[in-house]
Amino acid sequence: MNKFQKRYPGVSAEREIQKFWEDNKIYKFYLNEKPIYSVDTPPPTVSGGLHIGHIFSFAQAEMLVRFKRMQGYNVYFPIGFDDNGLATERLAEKELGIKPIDFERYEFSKKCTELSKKYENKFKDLLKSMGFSYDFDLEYSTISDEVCKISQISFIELAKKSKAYLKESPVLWCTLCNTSVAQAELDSKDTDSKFYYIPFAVGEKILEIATTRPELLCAVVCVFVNPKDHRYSEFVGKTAKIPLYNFEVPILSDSKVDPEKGTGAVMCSTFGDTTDVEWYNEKKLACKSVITKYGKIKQDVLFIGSLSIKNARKEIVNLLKEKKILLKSEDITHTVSTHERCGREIEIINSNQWYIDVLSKKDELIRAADQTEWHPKSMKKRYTSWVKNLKWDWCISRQRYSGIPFPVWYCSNCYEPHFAQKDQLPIDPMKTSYEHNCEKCGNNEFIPEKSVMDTWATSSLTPQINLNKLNLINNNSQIKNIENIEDLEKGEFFKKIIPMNMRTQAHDIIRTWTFYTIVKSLYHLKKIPWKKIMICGFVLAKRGEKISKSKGESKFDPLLLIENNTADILRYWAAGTKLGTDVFFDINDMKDARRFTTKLWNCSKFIISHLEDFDLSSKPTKLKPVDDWIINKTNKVMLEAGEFLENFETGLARRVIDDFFWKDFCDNYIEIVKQRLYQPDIHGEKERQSAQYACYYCLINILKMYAIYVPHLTEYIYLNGNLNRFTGVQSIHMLFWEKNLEKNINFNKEMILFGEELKDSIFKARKYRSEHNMSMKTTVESVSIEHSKNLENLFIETKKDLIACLQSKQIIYKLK
RNA sequence: GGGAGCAUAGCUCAGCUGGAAGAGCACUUGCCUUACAAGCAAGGGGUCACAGGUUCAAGCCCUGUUGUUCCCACCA
Repeated sequence: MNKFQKRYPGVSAEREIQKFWEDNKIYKFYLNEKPIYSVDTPPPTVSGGLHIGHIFSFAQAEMLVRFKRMQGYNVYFPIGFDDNGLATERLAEKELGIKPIDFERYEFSKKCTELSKKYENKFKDLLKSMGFSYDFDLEYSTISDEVCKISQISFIELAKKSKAYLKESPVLWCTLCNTSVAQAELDSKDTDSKFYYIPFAVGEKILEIATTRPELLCAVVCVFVNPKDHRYSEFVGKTAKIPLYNFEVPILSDSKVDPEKGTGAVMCSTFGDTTDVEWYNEKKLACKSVITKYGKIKQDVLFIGSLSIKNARKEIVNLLKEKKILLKSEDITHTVSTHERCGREIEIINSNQWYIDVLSKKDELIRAADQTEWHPKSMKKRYTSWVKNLKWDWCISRQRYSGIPFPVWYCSNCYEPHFAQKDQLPIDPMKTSYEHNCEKCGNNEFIPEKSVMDTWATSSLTPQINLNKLNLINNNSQIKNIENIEDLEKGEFFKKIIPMNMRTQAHDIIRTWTFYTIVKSLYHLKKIPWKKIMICGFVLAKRGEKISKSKGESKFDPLLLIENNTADILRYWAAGTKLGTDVFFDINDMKDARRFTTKLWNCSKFIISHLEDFDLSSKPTKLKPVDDWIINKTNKVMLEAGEFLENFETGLARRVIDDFFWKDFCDNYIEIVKQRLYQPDIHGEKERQSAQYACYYCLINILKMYAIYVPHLTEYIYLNGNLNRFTGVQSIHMLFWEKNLEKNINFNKEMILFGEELKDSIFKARKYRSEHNMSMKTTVESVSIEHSKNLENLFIETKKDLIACLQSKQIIYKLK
């Protein structure tokens, strides 16, 4: 046995332990072992570093995985990396100093992929430094060929079922990133703006309208008033003349107009906001596109051609002022939608995009939420209210570079889309040309689709990606060349891992990852792909501020935090809250965790030093009552903690364990049996062995319980203390909480009661000492102890222990 | 504006289906008791946001109010 150092070596011990796990493949997933517990984990976006928020939510999930593993499950716990999309492009632009415009798409994309590999290795190192027990052999990357293939198959299938469709229509657009975006990628920010009051001539009369976007006067297609607004009823059906531009537009009525807002008369342009889009669709209005995808006014527009939107607004306001048309302007603050990646205000422009139908399936998508168990329950509401409020189908095409290509070409004559053959996948239509004639017009020239897919269109397939991975690892040739998503279901693993036992993630990606996965899964599998979903909270730096969005905050750098504290301390801290609640990061909170690790180290050191001459065969048939009590209490705590863990409550479980470990075991039990362990000459050898057995039993189970929280420390103790000589098992992490899944541990209620009374009497004796400023060492003449009648025998048998623990010459028992 | 969560000791929080207010930190006092002074023992701190209601009994259930955080909407 190695000697236990005075202090736990911390970071160096963690590295040593991590190597031990890796060398011995402690967390390997075995294809053919039963029963499987499968976990759908979030592939982090490769856009720089992982932050403490990832660590926090990943750690909570990982603890539960460890719990399941220690219940005897063969846990499927993969890690993936989401290494395509805008985030990755930004990283490449920043780090490599390149611009996508200077490259062919696939060349730029290749550079992104190369760079993301470098970061993935960093990520992996960090995840390993945290002691996360992924089976790294199951790793996937969303840009890899195998995943690309699945994503393209999914797309083609949905397109053929008309669930995915191509449409020219208004779309949310980022003029900085030059791409369409989906509703889920919107942020909002409060902006100072102005309401401009402008007169529209209607015959001899004037209709006043108020607008924040006077630059869109040239794009006005009609004016709306509320049908119940009598001020304006005479105007309905007439036409209004647009100032400056002098063209006429019809005046219509619609109940969406709020008579209280502005003047109660609205100009509808294409497109100033989402209401314009709704009117455009409902009333079949004309479309006057004036904004380009680069955020400029089109060249041929009078007065403001080629100007940026902001400058165009200034120019129009100046013109209105010059010509004394502007009636007044009013300062207001309003909320505008922005692109979450860059903060630029979102425009709506008309363009050709691929969508996945979600709006027509709202009810089904909402009902689907009932097919899985939400932890915590309230998170389900977030999902359903998101679905309820959706206004746009899911736009999945992005006019970007790094991403999965659409396997589509368009006929250069009639623009009919033609899909790749399934055996061609994965394919990039910009590198491979379409070899057939147009089915519609016979033409043989084709234009490849240049857009790439929204990265969520791929990461929403993680259940299928995982299933595919397993099929490939299992080398099943029958399903190696999948042609449909259904083909994945033919493999033996479909029934084994789908629906997956749980999905884990933080709550910030409910509207994206959760939602999109459910969409895809309903279309492909016709059901939700997980039995349970566990949704963690987020780490916040200050009120309302997510750490992920604050750049360069080195105090939140997980690597430094590990270096300065140890991974176990971070992990222990991460298990400090109720599931789903956000925490503010405070470095002082590490102190608690550090205290704990020291305590566990010292306690184990003490116990193990008393087990040197112990082996399980020397366990006496009858244990002393105190030993019996602590064993029963250990069992009780394991049951209670296990129940919390079944509900994904790592924090509440830890609290129960902490309380037991610190109070019952260390402060009471060890103090009681100390002398029995040290001095068999006073207490007897059998009595010492009884204590040794209880100490062993509790220690091993305490280590087991804490193994999910502080896996390095517990393993280090286990190995250094040679505890495997009792268990015959290589690693603490290969032990089970219970002998097997069916056999529940149990505890004796009477022994628990005995323990409570015993603790109470010790407390009273200690209080006496404290009140009289007596040292614990000072021997007293006698201590009188009250106990219940039915516990009499247990107390009598415990007399020697109490004499030792309370430093009293004699103990006098009294009935309560 | 709609929805959800939270409101308990100075601070951070726990209190499961209602049955004599809890933990850690901080504070006070005492103790170098052969695992641990990064420790141990003991102690002082609370109208459980507010107002009603149900009940023999409410921190917990119901109604309302206030404050706070988050999600969503709000671009005329």
